[in-house]
Amino acid sequence: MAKVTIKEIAQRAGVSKTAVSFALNDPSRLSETTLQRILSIAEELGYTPDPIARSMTTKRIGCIGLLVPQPIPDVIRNPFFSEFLEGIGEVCREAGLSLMLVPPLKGSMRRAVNDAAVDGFLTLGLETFRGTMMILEQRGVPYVMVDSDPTPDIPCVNIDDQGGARAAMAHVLQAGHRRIAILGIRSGKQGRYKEYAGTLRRRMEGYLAALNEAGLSMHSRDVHLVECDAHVSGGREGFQQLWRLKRQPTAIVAMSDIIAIGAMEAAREFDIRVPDDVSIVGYDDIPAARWTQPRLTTVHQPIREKGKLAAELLVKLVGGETDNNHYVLPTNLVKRESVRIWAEETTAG
Amino acid sequence: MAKVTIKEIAQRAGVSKTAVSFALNDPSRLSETTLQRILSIAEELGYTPDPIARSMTTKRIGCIGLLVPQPIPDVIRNPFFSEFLEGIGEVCREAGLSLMLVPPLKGSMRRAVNDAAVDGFLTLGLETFRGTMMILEQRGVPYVMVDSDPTPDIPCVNIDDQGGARAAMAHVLQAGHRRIAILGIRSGKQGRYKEYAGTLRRRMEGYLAALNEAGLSMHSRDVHLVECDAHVSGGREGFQQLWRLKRQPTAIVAMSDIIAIGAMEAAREFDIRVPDDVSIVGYDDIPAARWTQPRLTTVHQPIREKGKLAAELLVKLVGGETDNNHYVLPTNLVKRESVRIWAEETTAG
DNA sequence: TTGTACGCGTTATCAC
DNA sequence: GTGATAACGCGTACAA
Repeated sequence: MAKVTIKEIAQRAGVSKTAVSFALNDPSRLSETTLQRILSIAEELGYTPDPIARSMTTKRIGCIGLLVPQPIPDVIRNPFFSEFLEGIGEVCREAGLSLMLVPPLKGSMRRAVNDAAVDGFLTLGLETFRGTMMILEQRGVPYVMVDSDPTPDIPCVNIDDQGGARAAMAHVLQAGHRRIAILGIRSGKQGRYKEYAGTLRRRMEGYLAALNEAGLSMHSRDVHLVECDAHVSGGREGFQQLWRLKRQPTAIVAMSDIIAIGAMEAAREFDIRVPDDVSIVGYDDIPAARWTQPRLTTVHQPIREKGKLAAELLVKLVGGETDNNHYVLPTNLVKRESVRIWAEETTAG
Repeated sequence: MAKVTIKEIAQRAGVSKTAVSFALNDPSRLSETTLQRILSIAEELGYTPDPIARSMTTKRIGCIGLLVPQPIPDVIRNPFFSEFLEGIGEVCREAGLSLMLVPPLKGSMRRAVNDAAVDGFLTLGLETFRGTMMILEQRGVPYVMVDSDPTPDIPCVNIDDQGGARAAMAHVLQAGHRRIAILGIRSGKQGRYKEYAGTLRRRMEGYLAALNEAGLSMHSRDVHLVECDAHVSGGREGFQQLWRLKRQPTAIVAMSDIIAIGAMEAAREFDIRVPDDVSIVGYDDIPAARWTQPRLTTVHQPIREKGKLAAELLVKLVGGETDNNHYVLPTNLVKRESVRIWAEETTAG
């Protein structure tokens, strides 16, 4: 248990620390006899180099960090996150890297960024990204931002949030629904959607664009926005809140599949049938969207590819290459069975 | 971008590195004037201490590692893993730690363990745990083993795998089923279940015990074992393989919910109804087991609590405490609607 | 072929 | 009270 160091081996072998280091990392630089003597002593003592001390000089720690805006339990509860990790994991496997989940430490993003022993950061869905960007710049390691507001000279990976949201809302409107509830993702803005940033802002813009085309807006009598935590319970609570309304919605448009699934669970408990009594649309197209009954109509985004692309980008940056491109991956509506078609409107265009 | 070091600040302030370090970590040891001079220079230069260099002396890096036996994409595809992470994450939040996912690096567990800059390891479901244990011992950091074979003097967290498996199998047998297929988790043993270790061995023992009570065994004509990868596709493939049998099973007992869900997906595509045409039982009781149609009968295990307990244990060990206890958490069968009751046998006892 | 010195932040130890 | 010196651990450019 008492750590064996390179120094101890050097002393026992009667050589310098350098010789021991060469024996382990660049054996050709030593004579055969010296090499063998050092190696056998290292073996005998069960020597393991300290990874931290090693990376002092190599400037590489073999790990990338994923900076998340909330504590780990909160983000992992959304299956979206798992699939995103899967994409990152593919790159890690190929590049021989580990992955660190870096949540705010005691609420502080600065401490999180400064303390993480990683070669670079991926950021996911940072809302207050300005401050965090400055911290990352100070830290001096490369980083790639995912699901934030695109920023010049910073590599970013995003999806067409707005187009997907617009398609989702247009779909329920075309199906004849006019009493619409949006189950948003909790933002800290208490529903003041005009202050939204990043993914939330773009999705909201998409919803609004489709509503406007149908002559509706957020001020319409039967259009509501309720913010939910992005997990099953959040969706349940959101649904319960909606069902306390005097005029209940006929269609629920959720900003996240997991929220939609929570809403479906709550509906089942209330004996409210989907889609007969209420229609539901999600966002993300996580695998579980195909497991529900009925299967969930939702906006597909290439989650895994997004993670993979971002991680590949970061690995390049860590390797010294430069790539400040902004990537925007496509989204598309996947029509399944959770939306009831009341009336097929004539489609303009 | 050119990293600012403590040395540079010391030079500009005309003091030693020690003074700078004190200014940042133990301000009371400096005079007010010196303190302010150093602090303002550090601020001006945007100094950020290198976390690696810092942990050289502190011997703490603020991160625990989760050692997994497969590449990240393979483990994250099982929602079981997410829930386990959730439990660990709770401890990380409270203790202010990050979490590193440490897969085998280029296939080598040794490199993975030796290169990871963490204060301690959690291991999950290691099959060949002997070799890995030796590597961990050499590495000299504390570790806690989850879902392995209990080993004296090593802190271990497990569940009652055998009891749960036995209950699952007994349930389908009591329901009258006699043509049974087990969808196991791929082991590298090609179905040679007698060579199983850890979780796999214990679950298999549970299945066998229940089979034996019903006068069946793995040699019975209509009892089959098929190994699957632990994700949806694995379950699908397992089901397809079973349905090529001349005498198809009436009940499928899966070692993992995600495999059971994959089997249900494949059944739906074949227009085979669950539970009318085939019954399915899972293991784990992941949240998605309640989303399927029909909802999945399965063995509940306290996944999140398991992760939390293991992480708490590790945090204690990292903090210098000693606890070599072995913990075994309970399992219980959750009867939902995926098993068809053919004939209610008289229950003995 | 092998040794010396340096980099990085913290802290035990020592000097005034 | 105030602050400097040296050591920790490894890899590597450079010197010998």
